[in-house]
Amino acid sequence: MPRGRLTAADVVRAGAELADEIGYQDLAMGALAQRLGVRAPSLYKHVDGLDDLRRRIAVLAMTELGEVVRAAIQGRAGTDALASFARAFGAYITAHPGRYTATIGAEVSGPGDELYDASARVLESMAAILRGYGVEEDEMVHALRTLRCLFHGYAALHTANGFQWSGDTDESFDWMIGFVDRGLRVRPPGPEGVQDRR
Amino acid sequence: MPRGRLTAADVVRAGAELADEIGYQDLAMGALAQRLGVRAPSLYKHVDGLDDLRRRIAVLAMTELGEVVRAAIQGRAGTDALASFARAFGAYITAHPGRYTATIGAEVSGPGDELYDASARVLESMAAILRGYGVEEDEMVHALRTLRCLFHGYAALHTANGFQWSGDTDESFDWMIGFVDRGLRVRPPGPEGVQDRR
DNA sequence: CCATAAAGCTAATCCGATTAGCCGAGCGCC
DNA sequence: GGCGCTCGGCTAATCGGATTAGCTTTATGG
Repeated sequence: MPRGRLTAADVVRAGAELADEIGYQDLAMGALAQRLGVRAPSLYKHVDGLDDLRRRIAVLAMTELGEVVRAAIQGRAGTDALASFARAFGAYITAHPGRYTATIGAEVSGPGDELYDASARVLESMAAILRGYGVEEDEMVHALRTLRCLFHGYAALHTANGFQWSGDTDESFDWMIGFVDRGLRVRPPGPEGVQDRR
Repeated sequence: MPRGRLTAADVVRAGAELADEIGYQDLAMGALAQRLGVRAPSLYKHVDGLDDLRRRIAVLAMTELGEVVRAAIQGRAGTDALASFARAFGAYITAHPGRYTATIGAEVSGPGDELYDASARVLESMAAILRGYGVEEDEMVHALRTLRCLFHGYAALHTANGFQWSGDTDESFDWMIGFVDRGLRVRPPGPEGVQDRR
């Protein structure tokens, strides 16, 4: 029954593109409206203000990221899956720094929340990788969080240019992945007492 | 030659406290002025606007963090140093979420930049730890960045409440540290070819 | 004591987000 | 084949916070 031109999805997509181009910090209703050939107030017919727009961009980003990494690990396992995941992840944040930045500060409530669910899908891919390494269920949560910290930290530092990771960044990224790979492949044998208290 | 009451340091300190209390997002000139018993425009005599204030808070945070972790690893080495560092780091970001958030988005240029230098001091502590593990110089950069990603990611997710890490967060944190510790203690023997290309 | 520069203040400006309320266009239905 | 309804856009206005301009006060140091 609608009629017109823009849809909420259009606005969010354009917002994401704009954020990627000019930087998340400078994302503004006015600029977005202009890009869409519309006046700022009109956007409020589609999104519920700037905060809502930001959150929707975060959801979009996390959703896209989830799809990308899911595809990347398809049919792979172990080292192969991890490397492929990492490559896909790195490529995404490099191609879409604005989008990813949107996810960094976003508040996440709990199940049912779109952003939570989208994040959960990404985590599910990570979990699949870890299962492939034979990580026990009781360690899964911890290993998952460790991976998350690593990738999120990388993304955050990378998108914020957080330490002229220019040039040899990729090399460090690969080293990092190699480090995790080794760590995960060493332990499966069994929970032998490698000291671990506090 | 000066005269009065406030100093730039006072303003920054109060801003940091305010950010810790009400959240970095809500840090505003007006609110800060009020807390200092002064009108908003007066703050401009001490800091060069909101962006400058934010950056100074980031510098303060990174500086404090540097001191805290340096103290934590004093006289320790290996696993002990890593654990102590981690504990100090975790305690700092928990006690000062606003401050740390300020560092997350801040732009870092290069040597000479206060924030860069403060970050470098934190990294130096990390490097000291890694040296204690016998990490080779040619891997140092990569190992350093890996640690940085891990801790930064942890901090970012933690301060943003990025996945109800309520309760058992500490346990995961310890697991993460244990994982790194194992990884670092395994390799020193020599760069045997554990696959590492691309 | 007086000249001065720093530190505050008030009033004013700017800008971007947001709200209020009006308007034209397609569409379902009679 | 026209009528009213709803949607999407628009203009004008409001709001709020940051920032600027320019005045005032005060302590200090000569």
